[in-house]
Amino acid sequence: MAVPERGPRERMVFSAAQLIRRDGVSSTGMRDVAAHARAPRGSLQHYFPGGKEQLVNEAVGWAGRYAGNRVARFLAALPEPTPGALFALMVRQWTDEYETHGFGGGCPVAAATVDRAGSADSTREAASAAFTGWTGAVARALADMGVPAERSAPLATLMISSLEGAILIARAERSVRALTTVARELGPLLDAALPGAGSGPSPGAAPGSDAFLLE
Amino acid sequence: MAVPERGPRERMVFSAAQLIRRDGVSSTGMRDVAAHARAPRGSLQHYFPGGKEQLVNEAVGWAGRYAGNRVARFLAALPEPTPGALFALMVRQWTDEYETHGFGGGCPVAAATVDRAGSADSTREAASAAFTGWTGAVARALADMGVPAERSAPLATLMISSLEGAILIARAERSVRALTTVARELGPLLDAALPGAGSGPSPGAAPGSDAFLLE
DNA sequence: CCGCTACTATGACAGCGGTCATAGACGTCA
DNA sequence: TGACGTCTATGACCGCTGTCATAGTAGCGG
Repeated sequence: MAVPERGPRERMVFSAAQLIRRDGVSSTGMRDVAAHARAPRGSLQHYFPGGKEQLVNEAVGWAGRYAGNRVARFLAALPEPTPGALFALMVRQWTDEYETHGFGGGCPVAAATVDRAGSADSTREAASAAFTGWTGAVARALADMGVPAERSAPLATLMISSLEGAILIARAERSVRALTTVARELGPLLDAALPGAGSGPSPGAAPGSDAFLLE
Repeated sequence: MAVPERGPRERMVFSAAQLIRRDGVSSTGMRDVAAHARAPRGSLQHYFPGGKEQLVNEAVGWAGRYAGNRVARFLAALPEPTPGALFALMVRQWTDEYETHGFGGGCPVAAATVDRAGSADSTREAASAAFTGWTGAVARALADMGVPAERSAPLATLMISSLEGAILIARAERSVRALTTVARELGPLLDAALPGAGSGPSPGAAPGSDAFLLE
């Protein structure tokens, strides 16, 4: 909500992402997008001559860029950045939304993947690019923290996989349990990838370091 | 494929799960389900008077039970079961499918969650129950291996979250990379939860134990 | 005022999808 | 045989959706 004061085109892309992440791609109609963006219906065919597929692809791309930028902002907000703390922030973004706005929405990239990966190849590629960009941003953040180069990309993939899966489970259960669980379980493992750490703290029983406990 | 020789009703539930995991819930038509199950169209309203919602819910329930039973079978197939080896098998089920049958399908429970969680509450509950049953089966398996009771459920949630997310990414990328990555990264952490393990092996560099290397 | 481009406004269309209504086939039991 | 319950068969309906066609408006340079 609070549609920003951008042009109608950008508003429609933004609204498409919003509606897709709530209802899925197939259940989101073009008319709904225009109405949600308070944009004239006639503008759809003007700005998106490629039809729904183009609109969906741009929405997915927008979401991917948003997620990537968000990682950079998270990194900047951390006083002393560690991988586990970054992951806790990524998870917290979702727990905060679910606790204040309800469990209405998921990840638009996941939605696009689930019901277009098998039918619209361009959308599948858009989703792939979104995941790649997001993973790259996380991997760069990890590398900045000192995680060895050959470990940063795999760990980024693990973080995003766990987050996406936990989002799914959280929506189904209408509970943030899965999200807080993965943050708590994965945090110690992630911090153990830092060069300073020996074999790392005993996982799941990190004493004193409660950066993984959201709330 | 190879629709088993059950009754038409069961065939339709099975076919619904197949089609949902490939195309999503909204893009799967009732007529498609009947055709795929080689069942008469008229039987739909006879066996599923609750309409599409009932059919989808039963398909989700079927998938949840299937996943749970599969865990038990995995456990039985392991000569010396460890959490990491179980996870490797769960992941391998998907890499095998993707490498031999292509990236056409995902998890039907995930598909149902993505595009019905916000509209059909009964379907959301069915998905929640499926996740709960599946997680319970994994948690019991972990407990049987000797994982402490209070750690088995959180670890099961972590395993399923990572798997679901990796499935999403794998489909988008048309590559099993994300799947093999989460198996390799998570394996050592999971095995470290066994009582025998001290602080566990240095994650990601477990020497000799290549149970996490699929292929 | 003309011409041009950018954008908006509607109505129509063709297709599909879930559901309903109705009726037929088939076996079983009285 | 006839009634009954189970299952199958099919056509119709209605609402929705993406898309197209057509026309209108606004602003602007000339």
